[in-house]
Amino acid sequence: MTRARSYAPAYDRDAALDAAVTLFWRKGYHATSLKDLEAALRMKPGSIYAAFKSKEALYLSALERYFERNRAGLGALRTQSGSPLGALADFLRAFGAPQADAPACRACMLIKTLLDVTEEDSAIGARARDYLNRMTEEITALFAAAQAAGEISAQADIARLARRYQADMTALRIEAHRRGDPAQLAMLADDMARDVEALRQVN
Amino acid sequence: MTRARSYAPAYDRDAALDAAVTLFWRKGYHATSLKDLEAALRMKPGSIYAAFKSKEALYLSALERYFERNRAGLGALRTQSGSPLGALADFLRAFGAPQADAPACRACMLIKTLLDVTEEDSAIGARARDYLNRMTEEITALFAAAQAAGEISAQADIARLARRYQADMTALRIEAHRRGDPAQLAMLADDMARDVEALRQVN
DNA sequence: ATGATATTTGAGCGATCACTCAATAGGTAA
DNA sequence: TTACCTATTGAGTGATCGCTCAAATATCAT
Repeated sequence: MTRARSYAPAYDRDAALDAAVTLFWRKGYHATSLKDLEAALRMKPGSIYAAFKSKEALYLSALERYFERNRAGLGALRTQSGSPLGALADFLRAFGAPQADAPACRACMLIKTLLDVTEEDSAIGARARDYLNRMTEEITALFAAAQAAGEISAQADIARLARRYQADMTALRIEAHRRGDPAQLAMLADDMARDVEALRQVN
Repeated sequence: MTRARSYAPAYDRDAALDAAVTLFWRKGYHATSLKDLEAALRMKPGSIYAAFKSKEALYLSALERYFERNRAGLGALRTQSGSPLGALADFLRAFGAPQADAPACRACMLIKTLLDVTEEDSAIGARARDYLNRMTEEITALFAAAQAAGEISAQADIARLARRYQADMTALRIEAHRRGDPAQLAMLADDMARDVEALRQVN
């Protein structure tokens, strides 16, 4: 009789993957070396390959974790707020506020991946595109909720609004990465948020 | 008596730099190897280093060329059109239209650089930020022209409008890089262009 | 304890990295 | 032509790349 997993790995796969997300997010795929990963995950090369198979596979796992985390964050907007439209606007403003985290991690990792990847890393590029599409769907669902709540017109093209919203978010996070005047960043976020709120129809 | 440049280099420095722009734009700094550059510039490593000093210096030269080209393109909008505001709107729509060039070269190279670069390549990152700031100024000048022409309110905050415009352009070009439905891209560009045109004040 | 099995280690693999320099080729001036 | 100067070459530098695997170590059942 065979038995599954009687010997648990010593490393903390979850923590290691989190460390990989942080490192890859900050440095990007090509600029991150195995040496960097060994230090960040505190694992020797053999262990890394036993646990994650390859650098590319590890990146894909990290990207998946990043995506799931972001999707959950966006999904939370739908439940925690009575006003989906207000939640969308607030979400934008949050990215315009100064944050403590590393500045290199302000831009969306999916976008960074999309721009960093070449034809040779087509698997990574395809996955990033897929995740971005799923983010678009998530945002569309939020606009649909706003529509169902009567906040925006029943005739509104929610998919179109979602694409515009996602574009705004993309640009805003890149601006945050650019690190100019924080006040100007907040103003930009506010401009975008106001555009969202302007969709609210009078009852 | 000394004499400058009696022996002209055989290679075409201008053409080589153009090739470097194309290659770096497409693949990014870290993913581009000297081997790639040798093939693209059709120069041996020794010649590359004699002409451009180092890979980093070559990248900076390529980035400068890219920036000057884009700045000139934006500057041309100011002269060739009677309506600066209309030119800005059309410029957005142009990036939403399907183009023949390589899809990896749709996103702005300055933005790709900003996101690709790490702390170790701080010189490149600083230069990219500088060029982006100068692009902001260029766009601000266009809104100032629109204001001078009476197209937009004299009370409008042109710097703020410029930052929003630049954010839209950034996101639009990344969307073009993402390569979804061309029709949806055109719609996004149109949404952004309409926002610009909506600034037009009635006389 | 002991043996069996799973996990971790890290030296080291071939390949490729950015880069150098002595040698060669090619043009100019006398 | 000859002497001189510069541009070009490309094999080769040490370092680092992603990655492997035999050996050492840790954890189980008995």
